[in-house]
Amino acid sequence: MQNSPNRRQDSRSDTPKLEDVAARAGVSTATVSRCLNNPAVVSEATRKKVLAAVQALGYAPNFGAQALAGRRTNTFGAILPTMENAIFARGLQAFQEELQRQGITLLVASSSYDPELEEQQIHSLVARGADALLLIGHDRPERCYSFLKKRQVPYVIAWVYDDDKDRISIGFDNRKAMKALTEAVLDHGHRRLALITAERRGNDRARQRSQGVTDAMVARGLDPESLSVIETHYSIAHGARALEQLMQRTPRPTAVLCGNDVLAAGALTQARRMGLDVPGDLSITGFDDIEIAEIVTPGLTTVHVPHRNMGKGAADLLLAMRAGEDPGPSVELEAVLMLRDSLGPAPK
Amino acid sequence: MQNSPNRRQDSRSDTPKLEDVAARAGVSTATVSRCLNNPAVVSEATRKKVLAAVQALGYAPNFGAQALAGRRTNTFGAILPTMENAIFARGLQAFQEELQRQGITLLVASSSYDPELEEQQIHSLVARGADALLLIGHDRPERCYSFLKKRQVPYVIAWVYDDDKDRISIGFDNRKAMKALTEAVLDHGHRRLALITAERRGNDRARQRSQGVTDAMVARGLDPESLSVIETHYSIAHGARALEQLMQRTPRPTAVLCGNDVLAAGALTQARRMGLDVPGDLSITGFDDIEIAEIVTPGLTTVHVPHRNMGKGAADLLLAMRAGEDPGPSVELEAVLMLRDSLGPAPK
DNA sequence: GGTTGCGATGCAAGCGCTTACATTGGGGAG
DNA sequence: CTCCCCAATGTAAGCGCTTGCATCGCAACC
Repeated sequence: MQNSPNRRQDSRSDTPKLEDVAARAGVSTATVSRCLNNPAVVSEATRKKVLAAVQALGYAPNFGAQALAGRRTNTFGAILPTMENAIFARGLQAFQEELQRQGITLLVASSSYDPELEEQQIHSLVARGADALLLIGHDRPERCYSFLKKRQVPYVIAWVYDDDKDRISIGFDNRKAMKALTEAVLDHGHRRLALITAERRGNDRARQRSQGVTDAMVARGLDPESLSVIETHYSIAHGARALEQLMQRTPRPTAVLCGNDVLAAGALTQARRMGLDVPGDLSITGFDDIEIAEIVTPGLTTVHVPHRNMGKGAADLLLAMRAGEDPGPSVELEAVLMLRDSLGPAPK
Repeated sequence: MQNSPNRRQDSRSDTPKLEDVAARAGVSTATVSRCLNNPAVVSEATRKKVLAAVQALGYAPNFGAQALAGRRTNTFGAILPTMENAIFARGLQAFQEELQRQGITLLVASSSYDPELEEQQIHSLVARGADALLLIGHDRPERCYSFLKKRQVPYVIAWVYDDDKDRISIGFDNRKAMKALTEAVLDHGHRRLALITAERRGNDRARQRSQGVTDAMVARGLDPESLSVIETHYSIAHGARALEQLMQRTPRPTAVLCGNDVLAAGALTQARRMGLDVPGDLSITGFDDIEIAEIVTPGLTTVHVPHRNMGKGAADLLLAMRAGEDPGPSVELEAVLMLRDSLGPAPK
């Protein structure tokens, strides 16, 4: 119906280009480009002229052109299982801050704990030119790794630590940490334990935490078969429902270990709703030590995870890899026990 | 030390290009391009050949090249004040889902409620080629709007509704909603009210909600000066601290209105900590109706905000604008009162 | 049988940048 | 005073895709 169709259209858009800057500064486009990307090789005087012109024109490089010509986007990608709760928020924030410091933009995608979706996101981020990728955990089809290798996109696996894999990872030992927490629970005299875990399929962190629990039980001579387990989604509501179910089983557990703080918060709420005293009647523990763990009543005994260090460390590794440097071996960080009031002695 | 330097390097990278697909399918690159972007104009037979070649080669278009040649990135941007809590999460999710359906990728940035940072993010997203932008609230320097206009980047303002602005917005009337909530509180017999609000500078939603409270008071013949106000950051911890301070003032309020659910959750926790009975001794209300509002004990009386409809609606508006169509006028959605147990009759 | 019209395709010109390579001009060494 | 070297700059060839325009057949029509 109208004259011309869509798009930022008509004549030359108002956006200045490198050429305009060059003309105004009386130099070639090459010099302007260098001045912006590698100032060291340009003389002081020229640099000043150019920067003035950039200012005056309000020039900003065209992303597409830059990506095309430079074969690099200065964009890193991160694929998280979820953004619905704060589990990955702090780590991601630190990752982001470090990248920003290096002039790199972060592209975030969330896979909703769905392996297929995650694979799709990997492709999508690579297609959008991500120079490097942050991935959570090892569990994904081998073809994802070969794809990244073929495309020569560096990546790092975070939130876990494994030196036995040939992929480089940065994180902590989920199994060991959960074992330590479980031992603390056992030290309080608890013998009837329960575990509320996230779905373990496709989630190596959940699996390892779960194994940590049985490790501790075995180490103390308890039958791991006696562990009452519920596998559910990560959410407050699911945590609550899980606790409700657990408390209907016989024998009733005296301590409920949760795969993360969100589940624990739900369990705690539900316990209160059921008139149970925590930790008098029942002890509850979490994992992650996110903000909510301090806020709830009683304070949640949990495992403090090195969120920020993982984020920053992952950024550093990826930057090194992109630069073609040797990133060194995988990095193990400490996860430390946070003892708060939700864990108490086993009831008589 | 090594041979060649960095980058996805050496010889031709393994990534197939349009040309390769064209060669394999025995057609020109133009045809392949059309086949991918505008299948309708290509014959059935050719399309099949081309798609087969695409499959076989695992071809994916190069983002930079596409952006450069097409002058469009199929990327929309969203700048939120925060991602630390769930306030915007549901709306963003809906926005994202709708865009994905249209083959558009979402770029998210968070401004931490900092106007300067927000301005920077606007520039950054535009520089990265965002075809359109989702912004929260009206409060920002005029130059942001003129910049977007000059660059011809369509945008929509969400989480608020104003038909008096010439910018198009989609949301609800914050002032009216808060007025209604306050009236409900007054209906319960409360006369000594307090308000915990987010910083109102640069945050029109907070300002309007605050005005809604005084509107209601004035309408009922109360002196708005009697409203006890604390302005603080959005966080559970700050909400708790604010309540603590409020309860030290004289006269003590019998009802505390919070600018959002996060503050309210903090206030609720603190009240419990101080041994106050909610709603027996004190009523507390929130705003937003995020998940936490249902979970806390007692359930939080709050205002349910049309998160998902705002997100989806914003996506539709932006898509229309990008296509050069008339998006129509601003959209007003309903925000409805959610009465739960945290609001009770005023103590005698 | 010669036109005409139109759907399907090919041709080739960019899109705005980066960078290998060529060029230039001084300063220092001989 | 030359010559050489190197720092500073310019030249121009793409990067991989989209799209306006030209071309080509072929069916329908006179």
